[in-house]
Amino acid sequence: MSEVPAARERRIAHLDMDAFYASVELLRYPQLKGQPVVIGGRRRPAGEGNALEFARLESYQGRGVVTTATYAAREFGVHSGMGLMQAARLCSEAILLPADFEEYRRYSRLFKAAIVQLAPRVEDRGIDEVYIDFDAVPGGVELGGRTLALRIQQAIQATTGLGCSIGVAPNKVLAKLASEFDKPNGITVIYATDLAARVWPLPCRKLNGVGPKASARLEQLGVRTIGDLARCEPRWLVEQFGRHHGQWLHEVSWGRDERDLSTHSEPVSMSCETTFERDLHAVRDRPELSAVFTSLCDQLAADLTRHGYAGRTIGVKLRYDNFQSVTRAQTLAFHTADAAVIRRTAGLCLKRAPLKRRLRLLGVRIGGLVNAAAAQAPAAVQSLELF
DNA sequence: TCTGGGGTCCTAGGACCC
DNA sequence: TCTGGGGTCCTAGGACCC
Repeated sequence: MSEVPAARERRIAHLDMDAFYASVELLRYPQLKGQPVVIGGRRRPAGEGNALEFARLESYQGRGVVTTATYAAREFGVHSGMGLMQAARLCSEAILLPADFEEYRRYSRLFKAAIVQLAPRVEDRGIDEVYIDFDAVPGGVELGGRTLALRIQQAIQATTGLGCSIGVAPNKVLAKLASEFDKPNGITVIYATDLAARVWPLPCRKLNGVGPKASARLEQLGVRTIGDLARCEPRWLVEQFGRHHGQWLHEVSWGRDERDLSTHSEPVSMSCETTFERDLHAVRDRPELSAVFTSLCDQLAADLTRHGYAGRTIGVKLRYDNFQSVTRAQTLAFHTADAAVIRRTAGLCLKRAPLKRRLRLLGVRIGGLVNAAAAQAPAAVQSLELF
């Protein structure tokens, strides 16, 4: 047995499904394997078009974005978040499939169930990602976690037919980086001592929490890599990015992240929003807008009820034709999941927003969620307010 | 021919209370 | 007439993530 400097290190894994949505579609349509496939756009209404024929990306007209692309499509420069029109220019022969979130959620439950069989302490990070506590598994730290990672990978392949990549590290931020080192189907094990060799050369943008804005600002300041960041004076980072963010940037550049896994969470807010096929005007398109608004409120109320929540801060979100967004919100004295109450309150919010420009998006949001059972009946609270 | 939909968290300012 | 802090709640906007 060689010396094990990492014996006291935590062993946290980050698991990321490989091209998740696209891979689920390939299970359904194996004949598309190896071809450039792009998932995105609106769902084709039933009965429209030939169900036996795949739509070509080049024939797409509309405002959608790429949700995922197969590795074959990525080779053309297509990536998620890109407008479908732009993707069509890069790879016109790609097949376009509408997203089927119900199916993706089904596979999400399947692969997570397979993980929990082997490692019970898991943090959910969305439909295709989790953190896993390897310390909570007997023998989980063997070979730094490689043995368990391989077993998990094999179990997911066996139960779903899907591939994933896993990074194992002393903490979440490093594990998240490591899971990307060897995609697809990779396992990467790193220790704190690998920081300089494997982490410092990476661009700051790779850090989970450094987005386009922060990365551009860092670049402008001459800070390109995580190693550059580690050389910065913490005081200077705080001056540039504020106390919280500045300190955090310093910590993560030195591979430090003490956060524990969060194995249970309750939702804070829920929302429904939609981008119109064409921009709508508050006055000229009033009937259409009003119908969409009501249906968004109905959907939101249904979502709340289905999940057993009620909320008290109701708000609207508007995006104008120039892509600027505003929000307006109002907090009620009681919690509600009632479509009519939501519609009325959201309507008051809408009246406070500028409505001269045409709208490309309208959304309704509810926050301050509590379990519906804990929510007081609005009638009782309202009558109390009378006194 | 731009740029989806669902979220979380942070900040900053103002109201209001002690 | 002027002058304190501290704490909490609310709103609006923005960065970021999947």
